[in-house]
Amino acid sequence: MAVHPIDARKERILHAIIDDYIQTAMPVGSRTISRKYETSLSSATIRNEMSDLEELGYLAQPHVSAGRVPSVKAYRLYVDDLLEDQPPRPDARAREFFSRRVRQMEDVFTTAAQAISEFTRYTAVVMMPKQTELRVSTLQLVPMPRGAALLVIVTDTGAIRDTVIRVSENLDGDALYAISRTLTEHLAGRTLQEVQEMLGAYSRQMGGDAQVLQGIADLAAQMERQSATDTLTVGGSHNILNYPEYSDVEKARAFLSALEEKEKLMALLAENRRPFAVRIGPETGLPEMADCSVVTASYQVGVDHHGAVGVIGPTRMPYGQVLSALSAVGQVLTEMLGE
Amino acid sequence: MAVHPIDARKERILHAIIDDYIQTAMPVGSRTISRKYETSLSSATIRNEMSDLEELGYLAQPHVSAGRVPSVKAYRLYVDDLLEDQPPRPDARAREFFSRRVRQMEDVFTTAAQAISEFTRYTAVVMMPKQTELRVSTLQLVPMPRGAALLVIVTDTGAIRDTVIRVSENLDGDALYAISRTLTEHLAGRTLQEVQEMLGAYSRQMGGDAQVLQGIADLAAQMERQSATDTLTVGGSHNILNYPEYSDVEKARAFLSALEEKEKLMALLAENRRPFAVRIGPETGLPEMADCSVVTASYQVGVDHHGAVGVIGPTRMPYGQVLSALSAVGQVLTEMLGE
DNA sequence: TGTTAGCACTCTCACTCGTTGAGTGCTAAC
DNA sequence: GTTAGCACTCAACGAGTGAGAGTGCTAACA
Repeated sequence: MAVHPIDARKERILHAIIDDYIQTAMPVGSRTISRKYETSLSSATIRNEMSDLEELGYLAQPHVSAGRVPSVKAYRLYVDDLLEDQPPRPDARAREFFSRRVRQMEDVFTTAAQAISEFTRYTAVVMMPKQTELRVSTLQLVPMPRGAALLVIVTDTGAIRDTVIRVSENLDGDALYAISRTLTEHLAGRTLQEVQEMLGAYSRQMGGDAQVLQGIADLAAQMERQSATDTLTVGGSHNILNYPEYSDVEKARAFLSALEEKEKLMALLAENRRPFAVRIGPETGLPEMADCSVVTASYQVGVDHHGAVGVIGPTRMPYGQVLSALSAVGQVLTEMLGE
Repeated sequence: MAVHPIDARKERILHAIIDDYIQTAMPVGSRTISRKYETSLSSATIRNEMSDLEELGYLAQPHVSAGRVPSVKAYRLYVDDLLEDQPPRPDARAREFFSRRVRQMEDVFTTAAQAISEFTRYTAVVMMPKQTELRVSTLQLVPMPRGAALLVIVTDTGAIRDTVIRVSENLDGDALYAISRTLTEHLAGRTLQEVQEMLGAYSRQMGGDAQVLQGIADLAAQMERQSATDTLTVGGSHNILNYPEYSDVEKARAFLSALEEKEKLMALLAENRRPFAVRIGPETGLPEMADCSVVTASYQVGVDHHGAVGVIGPTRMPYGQVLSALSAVGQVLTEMLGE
């Protein structure tokens, strides 16, 4: 019997199996379904359907006398269903979470990672998109005690970076401001790249002393390095210990080590511009993540930049909840970074 | 036979047992000692000595036919020996570690935590001492695109904090600087506390607009909160998974949860002003840490402030190495924060 | 034709029970 | 004081066993 189509009842049963497995992490038996979900059908009937579903590749048996476990294909179906009617509801809780403590650009991302990992109880990742062609908007020296000054660079996108440099002790606030003005005049509108080049060439003309100029060059270089690559923040990494899939320490360690390899993770988050993406087990492409799922949502920054927030956890995962948590946090991020 | 004194040979043997146990995490048998450490003595002799040491409370047997395991008392002896001749050698590696990436105050501490956890392969904690009576040194508004400004507060100790606030769009750099000057004039030398109070009272006189003043008040309040309490940075928390003591996931999770309770940890680090301290198992006073040791070193900040760096791991720990790593990082911290 | 009851079968899990090996304590001899 | 030898103990390992969960298949029923 060539059972190609999967009818409504099969789908209901499959759904029930997945739901139960997500809850319990144990292979699901026909009896369980007949009792808890499809009370009008006997276990024998369910068995027949399960057998079909297995043949179709939606279920697998760890061993012959165990219940069934959903396959990647089953999760795929389940998730695709879910993605169709994903309500983009903004969440007050997410917004409230941020209101507490966000000081600087970087804080936004760590806070986001914390929020997601707290809401979902999984490991959260937040990607901050790279920004090319950052242009200097303002450059200012703020006096500090004992012959130091804080050099602040603000870019047109509102990114801020600062560093402490040494300056001659007899420069007071006004003098530093005068220097700041000159510097801003010369350098505003330039890319970080250009700033570095110019500092080599014209250093004398601008009247700054060598230490200041060196400080600017260093900071510009650093900013460029940091902004030219995507950066990744991970939160709640040891949440996995909560899940029986990782009750083996070796596995947990492997997982945690994999998290350290930010480049690979980044690739996972970056390759996606759709609002939501779910990569299940082998679909991640990373052997270390073979029994994990990676759920990501992208958020917008400005007009054409996309970042991503995501959750990494066992394939058995309440995808619906995770998706809405990600969506909520993503929206807050877009709002916060939009300004 | 009242065997009260512990002679040189007993001490050598005890040392050997501890060393071996630190390496292997397995109960040490008499044969092992006789072969690897005291080759001139037979296992039977060692057995006799071990039996004495057990009676003296230095050794314990998990069960009758297992080898011996050092007791807390043994570690205590071992560590006290170690502490006597601790060479305070500064370590080039530690300094080099910092040279890479330290931008701001906070970075110093996370870097320190990373350095320690990388050197020792244990969980590292770094305490940053609270600073009371911070006084404002400079207060400056740096123009940003689109009606925003970066408010920077610098204190007399060189702590820097900033926040983005909204300002009227028609204030240019010079106008902002003028405001900054006035503000600095009024507020320099005041404590953060006073700044908050003054902003309530005199707000009109200073000619700033309400948003600016509110921003300052908020930031001052935040700075005060942050600096008035000790803060703790934890690094390498999942290093414990490397040790067989924590091959049980439940234990590992308990440990990681305990790390979240920063107040309790802080108490451990704070109560010590001596250059080094080792608290072994129950000595920590925390039931969650009953089979951990906490090794701490204090470092100096300025004239009279003390911070602490520390390592938390299983009682079986290469104390010597840990102490010198801590000492090295502590010294670098003192240097860096001394400026 | 779809559903169900019944039954034989399979496989894991938990438990028991020898066996093995590491390690001790004690005694007697050197 | 040191050592060899021996009896003893106990955890760890493996094999064997029974219970329980779950399946597939067949036959009967609506």
